[in-house]
Amino acid sequence: MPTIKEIATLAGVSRGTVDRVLNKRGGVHPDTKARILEIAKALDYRPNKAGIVLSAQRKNLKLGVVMFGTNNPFFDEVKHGLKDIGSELSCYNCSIIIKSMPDFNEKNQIDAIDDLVKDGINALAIAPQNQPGVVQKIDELAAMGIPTITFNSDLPTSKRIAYVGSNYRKSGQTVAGLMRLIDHSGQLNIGVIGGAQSVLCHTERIEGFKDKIKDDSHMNIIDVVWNNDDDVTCYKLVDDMLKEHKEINALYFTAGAIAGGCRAIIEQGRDKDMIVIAHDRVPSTIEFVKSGLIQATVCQQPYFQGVKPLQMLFDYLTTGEVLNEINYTDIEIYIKENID
Amino acid sequence: MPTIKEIATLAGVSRGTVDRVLNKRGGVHPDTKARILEIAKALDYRPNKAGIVLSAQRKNLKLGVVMFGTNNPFFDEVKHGLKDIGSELSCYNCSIIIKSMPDFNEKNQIDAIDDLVKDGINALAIAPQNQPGVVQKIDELAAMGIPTITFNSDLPTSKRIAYVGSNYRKSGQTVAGLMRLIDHSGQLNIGVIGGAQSVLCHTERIEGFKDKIKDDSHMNIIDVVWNNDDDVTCYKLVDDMLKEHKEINALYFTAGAIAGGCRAIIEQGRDKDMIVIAHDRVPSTIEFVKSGLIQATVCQQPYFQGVKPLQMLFDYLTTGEVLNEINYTDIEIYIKENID
DNA sequence: TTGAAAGCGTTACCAC
DNA sequence: GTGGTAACGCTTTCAA
Repeated sequence: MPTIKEIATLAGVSRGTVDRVLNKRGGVHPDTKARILEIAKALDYRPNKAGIVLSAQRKNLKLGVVMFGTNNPFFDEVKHGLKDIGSELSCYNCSIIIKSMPDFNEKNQIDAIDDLVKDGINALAIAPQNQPGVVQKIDELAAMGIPTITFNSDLPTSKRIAYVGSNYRKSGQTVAGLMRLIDHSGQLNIGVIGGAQSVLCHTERIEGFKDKIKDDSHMNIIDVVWNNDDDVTCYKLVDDMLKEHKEINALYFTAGAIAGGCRAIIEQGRDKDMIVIAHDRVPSTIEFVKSGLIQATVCQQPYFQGVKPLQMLFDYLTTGEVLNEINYTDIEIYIKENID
Repeated sequence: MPTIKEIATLAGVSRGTVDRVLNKRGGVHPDTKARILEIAKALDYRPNKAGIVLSAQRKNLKLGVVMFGTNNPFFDEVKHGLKDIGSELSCYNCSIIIKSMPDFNEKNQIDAIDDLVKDGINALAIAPQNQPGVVQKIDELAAMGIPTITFNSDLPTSKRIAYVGSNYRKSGQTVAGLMRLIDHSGQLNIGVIGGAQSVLCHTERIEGFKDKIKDDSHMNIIDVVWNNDDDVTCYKLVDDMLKEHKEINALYFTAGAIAGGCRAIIEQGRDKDMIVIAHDRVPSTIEFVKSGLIQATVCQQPYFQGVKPLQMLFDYLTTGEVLNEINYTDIEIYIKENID
């Protein structure tokens, strides 16, 4: 493996000069620069990550994390990932500051970002609200030289450098495909229980789902309701829905707080002849998949969503590595047999 | 983050002494040792990986890889992982030597291992034959101080330090669960097409499958045949099977070379009313999942199987990290909608 | 039993 | 524009 030292020797210059060229710091004579680049290419030079990281420790990097969902079990697994990567990065003198808030609220997120900037973060990972104020704030950070990666939910119009998370549309399509596979009635009348209409990922899943069934005369959506991630609301909605539409034989829970809905299904004695599909692997979905009430749950690698953004930011700040803009998580299907 | 230097200062000794204690090299006065350990614990000392790796480069590590399946598409993805981790490790002055052979053959594997030892490898990753000679060879290496990790298929009785691969039994159970979900006939008469009876993973999958359906009167295995991973054989077997057992309405392909079998299904006009489940995401399974002939394929993270063993061996040799003995891959379910 | 010093590859700073 | 040097944390070797 070629090193900077080697290149320097071959080019007849010092390591400092090679470093200036390779890291585009300028202030090098064009001829020298050309010579160095040529040699680097000929040797297929790739920087040594251990050396870079060791040297980067003196920068005392700080990474900020902003997420909603303090009381959302899905984020427990994300936090697990955050914890692990945080402990790894702490060995490199890089610390992580997490701001986590309970609800979907634009102002809280912006305040949290401002706090992090005051703390002196060098980069930001955020599970963002889909709100113009947040987009604007991310762009401000970009102007200040602070890169941002969105995770869990994307803001494609912002100046974020990358996204890590689910392809929600495809995820909804997968649910449609699963329902069709599982169906043995020949005619699926589907009730959809969303989370919040303002949350992009919930609506995107439903769009993907609709997209898939629109040419299939055997699958129809009878009703779409929104539980706002609240268990009591969910119970009431499903209870009403099943009473009003006796023909419903399949339910698609696109978001959290499903336990209430499942209770309604059981109370109406429909737990044996209803196809139910949900998302994510959280205590409630695990329980009902195991009991057989839910046949499958479609997941999005939450642990990975915690780890990857920070890993990418650290690499970006240290090695300057160019990274993929879109990093979709795998669409995982869990049934009773492989859920744990 | 505390460093060795810091501990040395606090203990009033040199860094070398601290290193000797921390890495159990011996030759340190018990009192000094106790003092150092105490301080390390109090500071929650964790070694800096970048420093370790940088220093380890002078060892010029060599990792050996032995695998069968040169002409098996499943291993293409494994090789992809090997290539990526190889390129990463090459930056750390660590090289990888791969010996890959076409067939299931004990002697070839042993010869390959011997070659690698002559090449001076420091550790071995092997997708092993389930043969006593291989076990013995692994134990020999262990005695020589060369650690081995098995992947794809395990040899639990050997002195290998870890295994990375599928839990085949659970994988077969998952297939049974999927079949039951997908079934809409109420009575599944199942034909099983295995690979080779001598290959543990194929038989294990079938065991798991049987295990799951044994209490289910709606699922019966009608026939089990072995295609020896050969396409022509597979065609013949399935063709015969479907002609002889008209009642068969589900097929479970537990191994490779399924294209011939699928052709037989189509030729007999059974591609619309047959439940078919296979393993792995290779060109043939992708094609038939997309066409709808195969409803689902159950996978085992082949890329990860290429990356993880070498990553673990490198970490083991450099940081001396204790590693998990059993590392099961995720059991991934792919259907038409999430297969690409 | 212990200390001192060199070396791994990179970056940053100061001097010229 | 360029060179020299110190620093990051760890391991290893040699000397005492």
